[in-house]
Amino acid sequence: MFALVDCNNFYASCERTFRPELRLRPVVVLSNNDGCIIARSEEAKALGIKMGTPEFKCRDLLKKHNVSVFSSNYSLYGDMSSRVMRLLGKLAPEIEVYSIDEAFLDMSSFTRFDLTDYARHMRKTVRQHTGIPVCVGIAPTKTLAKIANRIAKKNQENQGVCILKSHEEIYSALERTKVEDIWGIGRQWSKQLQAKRIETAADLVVASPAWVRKNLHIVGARIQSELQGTSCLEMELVRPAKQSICTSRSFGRSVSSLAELQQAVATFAGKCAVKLRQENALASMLTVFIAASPFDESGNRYWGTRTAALPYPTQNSIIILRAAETILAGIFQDGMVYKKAGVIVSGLVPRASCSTTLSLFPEEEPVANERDASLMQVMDAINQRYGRSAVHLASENNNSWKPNQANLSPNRTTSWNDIIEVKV
DNA sequence: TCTGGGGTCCTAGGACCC
DNA sequence: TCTGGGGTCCTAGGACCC
Repeated sequence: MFALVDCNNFYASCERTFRPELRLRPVVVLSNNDGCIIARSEEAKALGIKMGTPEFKCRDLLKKHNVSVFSSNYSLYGDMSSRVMRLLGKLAPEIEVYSIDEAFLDMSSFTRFDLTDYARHMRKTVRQHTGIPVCVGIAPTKTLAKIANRIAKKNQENQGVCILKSHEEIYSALERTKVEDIWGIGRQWSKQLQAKRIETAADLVVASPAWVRKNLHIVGARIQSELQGTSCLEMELVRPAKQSICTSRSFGRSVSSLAELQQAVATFAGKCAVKLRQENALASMLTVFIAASPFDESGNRYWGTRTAALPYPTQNSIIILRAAETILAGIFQDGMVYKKAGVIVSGLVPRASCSTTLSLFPEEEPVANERDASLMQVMDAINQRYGRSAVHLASENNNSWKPNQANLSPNRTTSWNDIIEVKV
């Protein structure tokens, strides 16, 4: 048996934890740049505010109902997440942290327990220690556990818990689940399935396996098996090494000059290098992209992207920033209005392996590389202690292109300065 | 005026090898 | 004009997840 524990309205719940007066009040959290609504409390959902709606389109509604609006605060959510996960890790022998707000637990050894009681105990524990409400779904496969969790969330009478064990329980859950609500079935596949009159999970279970294999490929075939009760997806106990790392942002305002884009791209490249070092990986390729607004009606849309090989696999900020600047110069077009840029490092190899391919042109590998590595270490250590970008390369700059964050909450769990309230 | 960010996996097709 | 069988690697594009 697998349990899926999922935090309710996670970002909104994080914000509410430190603002208890907002309990039972409508709360929404916006995406980066204060663009779209990406989390809603139950009360906000009840007002008809849809997931992903641009904030400017429902501003009146938000105001009318006095909804509390927050900019997203990923330091806070990341820290709250690790607290929840640490607790869950103690409540079951094995845990797979699946996303920032959900985890699978291995429940196979709980044969002597009343699963409903135990699930309630987990909910209570997490709530008590972190303030975050969660729901628990338990079933014989991960896909069914997802369905169980969904039922636990949707129906008040379940009190946040749903166990699917018997054939009857499972079948009735499948009948109540539309194909588009199955984990792994997105919009395109839903359309395809509905065209074949496969409308519920129960329909998919009895659909022709050959048809499923042909049209939904191996991934769809696995989903079908999982719904039938045959587990195909194992617990992943260690997070697999990353294959790519991306840092991208929409700009707070339009940017046209190369100089400003350079600052933004250098900053994103610097963040990628920091993430690389945290991941203990070296990058062998670098991609830079710059984009106009996709909503630009003037026909002036532009999407420039280019990937280049780095001289040798590296996690050195200096080399990565330099390479990013060169790529940017190659895709920059004068006279465009840019709204977004990003940097991706890929072709990652573990730093420890040391079997990195040497450059064909060894003069590109100066002795300075070793020295730079210690420099990076020192920079990371200083920033760890004195706050992000306490020291940074001169080309990194955080000004003109910065995203909007009008309603950012304090970092009450990760920053001393934000805990101490100074009254003037 | 204003529309997120960060990932993975799979397949098909092309290029190459012996 | 006809032209085998068995592979690998890479990339682009499309699907999905949170």
